[in-house]
Amino acid sequence: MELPERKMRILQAIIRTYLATGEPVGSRTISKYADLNLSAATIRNEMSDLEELGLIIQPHTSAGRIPSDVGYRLYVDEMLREKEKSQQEREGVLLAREDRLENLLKQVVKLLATNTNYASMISSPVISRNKIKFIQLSQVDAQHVLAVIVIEGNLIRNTMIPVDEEIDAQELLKLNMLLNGNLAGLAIEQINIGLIAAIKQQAGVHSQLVANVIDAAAKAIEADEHPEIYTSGADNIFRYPELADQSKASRIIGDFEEKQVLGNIVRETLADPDTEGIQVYIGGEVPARGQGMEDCSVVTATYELSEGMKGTIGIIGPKRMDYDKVVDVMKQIMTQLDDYYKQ
Amino acid sequence: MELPERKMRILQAIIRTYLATGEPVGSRTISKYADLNLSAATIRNEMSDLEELGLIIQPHTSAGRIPSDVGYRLYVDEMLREKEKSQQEREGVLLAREDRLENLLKQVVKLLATNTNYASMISSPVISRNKIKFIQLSQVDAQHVLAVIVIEGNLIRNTMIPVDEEIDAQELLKLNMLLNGNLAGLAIEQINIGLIAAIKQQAGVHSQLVANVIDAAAKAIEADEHPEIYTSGADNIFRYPELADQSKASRIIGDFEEKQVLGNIVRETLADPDTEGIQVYIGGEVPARGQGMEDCSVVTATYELSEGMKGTIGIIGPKRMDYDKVVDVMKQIMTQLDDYYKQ
DNA sequence: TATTAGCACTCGTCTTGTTCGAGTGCTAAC
DNA sequence: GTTAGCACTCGAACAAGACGAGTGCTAATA
Repeated sequence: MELPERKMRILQAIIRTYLATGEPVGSRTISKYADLNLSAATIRNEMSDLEELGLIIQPHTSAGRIPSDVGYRLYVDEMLREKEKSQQEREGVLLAREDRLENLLKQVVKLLATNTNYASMISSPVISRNKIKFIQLSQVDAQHVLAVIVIEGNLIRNTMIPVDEEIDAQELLKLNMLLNGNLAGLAIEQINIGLIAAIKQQAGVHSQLVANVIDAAAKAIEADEHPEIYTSGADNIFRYPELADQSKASRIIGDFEEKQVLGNIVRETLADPDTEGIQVYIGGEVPARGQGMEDCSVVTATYELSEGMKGTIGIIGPKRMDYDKVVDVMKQIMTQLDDYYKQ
Repeated sequence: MELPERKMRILQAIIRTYLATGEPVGSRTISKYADLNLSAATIRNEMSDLEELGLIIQPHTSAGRIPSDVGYRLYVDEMLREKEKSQQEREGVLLAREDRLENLLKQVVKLLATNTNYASMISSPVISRNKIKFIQLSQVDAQHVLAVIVIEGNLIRNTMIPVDEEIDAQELLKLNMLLNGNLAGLAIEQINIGLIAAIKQQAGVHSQLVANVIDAAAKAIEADEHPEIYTSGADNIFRYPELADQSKASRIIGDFEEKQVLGNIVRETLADPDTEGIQVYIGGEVPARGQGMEDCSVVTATYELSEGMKGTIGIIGPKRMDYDKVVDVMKQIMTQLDDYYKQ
């Protein structure tokens, strides 16, 4: 949609004012905007047009206007286009080193929340390239064999497998060699029934154990399809009266804790192939069926911690969120995450 | 505090009614209680006494009475004493088998929340007896050795240790034997500097690697001092008008997500040595400095998943929570968790 | 002496009516 | 095309009054 210059500027003025105050804005308020120099009456006429175009809404007859979802959309797209051009890098948040991934993610999500004053989330990175790198069986005690599976990217999964009787050390060594020889370097899709049957046959008496290990490996890799999601600053929604009333807040908090909905958003963000940068979902656009998100906007971004380890960060706030600032903060965090292991 | 029979029954009637309605209860309401058979006027006199004793409070002159924290305390203690006697086991919730501890905990906390309609939490079990059971080093690739440490209770920790050059398979076998021979069966406190020095000496060129492994083992065990906390049903607080207003809800949600406060409660519960059963904190008694918990009651219980693996489950709700039901549900869950690995 | 009926009084809640003002659309003048 | 002026709309805020649940006190009753 292309909008005449002046209408666009009036729309921007309306939205900016509304972002700041959260109250419907009237024609007189806009007419005071220095760089427009138009009377309230003129503004009124333009506003009337903008309403007809579906960009702004009048909550009731004698109130000012508020932006519609479509209006926000136009505004946000324009802003992103501007940002693309300017490309200024602001120094701001700084990540401290963490030796555990979990703690890094928790740190990031907290930073997001405190810097933006919106509810924030981060998903643990999902491994898109999931080859098995290494398998190791060890006899832990008489009843248990420990299977350690290392996936490409040095992700480690363990499973305890119950066994009937202790396995001879020499046997175990053979099994380890068998498994590594046949499976190392393979992606999970490449492990077909024929291969499994062949390995089982070679394993002889221990075929059941081997089956269990392969099963565990498959499950381990699959588990990463459901990334962990960390959240922070859910209580920030109470800063915004339009979300703070009981029923809305309740649903948002519920969604936020349940993580089902957040999972959908993460999946959506990662699934979109051309998502290099930042994605903005406004109101009804949020990929969450029904529920409490239709009064929110969600801004997401994809980070790549290291080769093939992609995750999502997200901000959830009112539709009148400070998109400008949010996008800035997210870009900063993204850049830092992308460089995290390269330093 | 000992209370005359009749006063106690009136107090109980007041509290029960208030638990159900959440509104101040008047003398006439109580006089209709069949098993008391007293007129409103008599009740009024008794209520006046109860107020003087600090057990109930009048929010304003022409309102009914609501229980004070002390009143609740008396009521809860009495209820727990009753329960002790009757000891009836009700069948109810049933835990499904889960192969991953994390999923089990998530299942439990969700069950708690849906069965009680209060916000719930569960802490992962803390290992009190933390002996090393088994250590395994494996060469994963040229730059990395994987150390797997199994702690008593079959808890598994992994650490990737960077190395300068590949280690010969025979060498690695020797190191494994060295580590297991010296460390298996020891608790972390038993591993002193002398022992470490001795092992390092035997490790020869690989002394640095060995030092790293021991370090990782220590860290792994230590990490369990900060148990993971899972929550569910935070949105349930909106069911109770006395907690649902903006400022209170905001603080409670904040505390709930931050997990700092919940961690304190968990620590408090586990620290109390004579806590065999269930603990109830009412209002100001909640072990959380300041914050939003002073309008809540917290009921906690300690479970023991298997020998020495103790964790805490907790319910957070309004002071007028259905203590009776909550205690029942918690007892059921506790029993099932205690038996979980015995079946 | 313990209990109860009766009554005046209190005080928060709900309802209703009124005012106020921000904002609009329309018309006519510039 | 822009602007000033004006009548109109409608929610928010406020005040007054009715209502009623609940109390404390007193006097009568068992």
